[in-house]
Amino acid sequence: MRGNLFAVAVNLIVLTVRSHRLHVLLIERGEQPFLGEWALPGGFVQPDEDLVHTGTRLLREETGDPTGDAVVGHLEQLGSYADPSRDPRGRVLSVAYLALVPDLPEPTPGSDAAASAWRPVDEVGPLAFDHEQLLADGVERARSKIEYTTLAASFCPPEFTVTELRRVYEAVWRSELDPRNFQRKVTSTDGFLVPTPTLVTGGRGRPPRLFRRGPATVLHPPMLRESHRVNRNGDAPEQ
Amino acid sequence: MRGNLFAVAVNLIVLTVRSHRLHVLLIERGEQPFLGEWALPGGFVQPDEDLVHTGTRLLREETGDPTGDAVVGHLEQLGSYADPSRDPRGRVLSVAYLALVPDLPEPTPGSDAAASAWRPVDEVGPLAFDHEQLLADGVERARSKIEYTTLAASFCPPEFTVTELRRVYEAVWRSELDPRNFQRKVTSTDGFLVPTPTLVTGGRGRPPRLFRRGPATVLHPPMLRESHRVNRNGDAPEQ
DNA sequence: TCAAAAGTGTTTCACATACACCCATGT
DNA sequence: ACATGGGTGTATGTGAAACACTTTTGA
Repeated sequence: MRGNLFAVAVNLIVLTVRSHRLHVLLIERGEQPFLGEWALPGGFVQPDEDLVHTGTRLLREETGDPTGDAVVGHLEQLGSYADPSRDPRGRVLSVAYLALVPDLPEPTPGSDAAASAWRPVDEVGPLAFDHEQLLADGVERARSKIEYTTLAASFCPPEFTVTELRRVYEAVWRSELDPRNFQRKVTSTDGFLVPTPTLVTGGRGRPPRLFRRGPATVLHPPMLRESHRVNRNGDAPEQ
Repeated sequence: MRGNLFAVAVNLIVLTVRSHRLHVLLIERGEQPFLGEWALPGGFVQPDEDLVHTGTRLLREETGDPTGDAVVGHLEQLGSYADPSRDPRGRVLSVAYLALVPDLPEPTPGSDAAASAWRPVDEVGPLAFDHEQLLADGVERARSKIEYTTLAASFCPPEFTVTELRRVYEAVWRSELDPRNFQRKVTSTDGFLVPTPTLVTGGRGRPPRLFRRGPATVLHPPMLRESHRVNRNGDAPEQ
């Protein structure tokens, strides 16, 4: 068997929405290399562990939720990164996993972390390794996937209002959506939202209804970030 | 550094369209394990090689195009597979790359292959390792990406007709598209197709115009596989 | 002259946008 | 009463679907 050997790590891009802004879970490294610097949480794949198993194990560790019951969110593989110079210790391939979770309590640092915290994705400074690239790719994946899937609900608690769901879209896309058209769009898409009998009182205006996630996973037609009329095709229009 | 070590391979899902059907490039293994069985082409990542470099190197080797000039197609990372039992030799992580290429001449087998051939994707039998899974994931990625990108043109030669492009969509999606609406759609999307002065004579009807790829990479709005009216949301509609 | 394939015009319908308007609550 | 946010109704525009029709070639 030719080829040299790699250590294989899994890194998590754990995204959530807190106070109307998209946040990512970061740790302060407690070991070399990059000791004291901020990084994405992660760890090595153990013997007899599959990648997705490593991902869920790390997600439970870093969110401080050993049973996994509280994290009802979404976990998917994002991609692998193996630039020969990405880790000073040697050849390390990192498989990035993207996690979308509801707003959780403050995280408890994992074993190799000095501290951990939620940080707004547009205020993240330099990160260890190539983790800025991983984070950028993860945010981009999240932004595009909520267009044509129902994954935005993964950022919400089990029961939520239409406005809470709209705040998720607005936070991830950093854009404003018309509340009235959004309401009609999500409530008229079969299988997206299941109404509950509960109305939330205590707020200022008319009490909103609570919804649960429905069985639908894709959105046809997709949710649109903005008008179709802008030319997103990049360069000079032809003819 | 905890965690055990992996061999890291890159496997290619090379797709093309031949005689109106989607084909994949397969090799007959010339080494153990799985000697004599069909598999996806691949090879190990060499020292100081990045993943995408391994992918392009292998693509040139397997297509018999050492300069890479003929393969003007598309190469992107699909995902990584690392089930502990996927390779009897031990712990091997495979990074799958998806390649979309124009119809090429018959391939020349790479170093570790006894033979290689283009096979229709819906007539592929059992494959070595977990390569059936890789192939299914690659075909699914190709099917969805040509909806909202201009990547279908990667299956075409540098100059092609609108009908040739439509045959690509029909082969990948195994569906029929209205030639007249397709024509208007692709020619009116800014930056997708650039007309050339050339008309192709020799066919039976009115000579079609040749086009080249334009600078556009995304399709807004997307190409639709079939009518919007069918409910693709899966399960029982709510409320 | 006819068949065949390329390409255009037109009607209809789905749905996004924009926004007027009503509903139900806290203060 | 009134402000505030939830939710519905409706006019307008864009683009997909369906298909009649014209154009341009080979046989």
